[in-house]
Amino acid sequence: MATRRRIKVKTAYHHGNLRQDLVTAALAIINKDGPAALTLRAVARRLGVSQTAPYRHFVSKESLLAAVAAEGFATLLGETEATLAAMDGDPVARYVAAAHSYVRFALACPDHFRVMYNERPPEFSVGPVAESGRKAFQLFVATIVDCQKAGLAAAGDPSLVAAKAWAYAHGLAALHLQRLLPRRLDDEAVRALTREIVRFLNP
Amino acid sequence: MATRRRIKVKTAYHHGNLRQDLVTAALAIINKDGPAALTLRAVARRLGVSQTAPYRHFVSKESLLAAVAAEGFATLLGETEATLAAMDGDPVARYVAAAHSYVRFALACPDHFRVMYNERPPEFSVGPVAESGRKAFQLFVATIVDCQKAGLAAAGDPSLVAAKAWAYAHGLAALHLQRLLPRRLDDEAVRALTREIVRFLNP
DNA sequence: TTGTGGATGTTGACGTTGTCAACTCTGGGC
DNA sequence: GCCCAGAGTTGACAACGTCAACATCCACAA
Repeated sequence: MATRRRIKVKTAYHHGNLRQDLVTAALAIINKDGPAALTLRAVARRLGVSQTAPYRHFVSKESLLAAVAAEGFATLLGETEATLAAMDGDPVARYVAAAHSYVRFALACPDHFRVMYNERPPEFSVGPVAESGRKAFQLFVATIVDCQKAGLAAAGDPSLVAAKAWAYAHGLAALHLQRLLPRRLDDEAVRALTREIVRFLNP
Repeated sequence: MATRRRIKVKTAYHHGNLRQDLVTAALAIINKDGPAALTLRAVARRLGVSQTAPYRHFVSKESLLAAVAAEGFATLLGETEATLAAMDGDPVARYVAAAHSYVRFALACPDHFRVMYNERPPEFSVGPVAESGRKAFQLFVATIVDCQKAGLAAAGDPSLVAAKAWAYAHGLAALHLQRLLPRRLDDEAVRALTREIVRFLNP
């Protein structure tokens, strides 16, 4: 009974932090046995709660997946922001670094990445799930605008350049995660290829 | 009883061409109600056969999906071959045309494309399913080799250039199919962006 | 201190799904 | 004309997503 103000104590009945634990357990299951093994009941079993306990926190299985995706987008945004904040002003380097953040996130958190982009339910495109994604894209666009201002990128719609560059980085990450790129390209090589995104800055 | 040599007649009991019809019906269901609605039983219902009839032709639901993917890869390969066969010798134009075939296929057959690349079961990477995909990639690599021979592309591992170019085209197609690119980019605009793949030919 | 209500978790059930075992139908070759 | 292997059916089972009804717990007001 000592510390009970902020720190929820885990009792037999009340789990304490079930919502976040559900998200984490879902990722653990995907990581261990593949996406097909992800079952609401399996998540509940892993946490030692009843099969319907998840419904106190998510209205459906898809909304649990939406929470996983939201966590992923938030992480991606946070890491991109942190990376850019730690850099000096070279605009091209910042542009490349933003792309590197994307690919690095995909390779570091492949399960998050797959949930974010494979078989997206329509739910993913609205509300807070999509918010972080949009912000990350805007961050990327901003680095391109800075390149243009510094005369290091051709004029033109910066979001068009961002779309092309994103497509390149996304394709690199998605194909690599599915082991479809030539086998000799390991994580390190794929990250290195990301740098070629500078090609999209000028005609 | 007249024509029975090649044309199988559809009787009440024997369906006639169930295997191919299952593949087609699966795509129709995905197209109409989304991938989540794809159920072996729904496919069977749509064709008016019993729930276990599909098991005479596919060992599991995943192997039906593998057949859908195989059909997609075969179509992609066929269209790429046809496109290249109808062209003259300009190597760069052929390289671009191969990439265009990829994106055009993705936008024309989005359901095939999604089955081919979303949530790929391990089964997709072996056997005849993967064969067409590999051949299409080799076709693409060959166009790059031709560019190098003609002095229109820098020397170096052509499959590395192919990997980068494929990543760009794949990202473009995948993001566009999920409506994640800026909305003003319609099918036509996305196809046009594919042309920028020439950027990968030279440093 | 008590007790009460809303949040949290449980029990039991229903309809649907993928898949299996055992059955039946059918047409082409002896 | 028979017969057997391929093609399709019936009935069943366990697992799943989800719902309705119930149980438990904690925070707060009286």
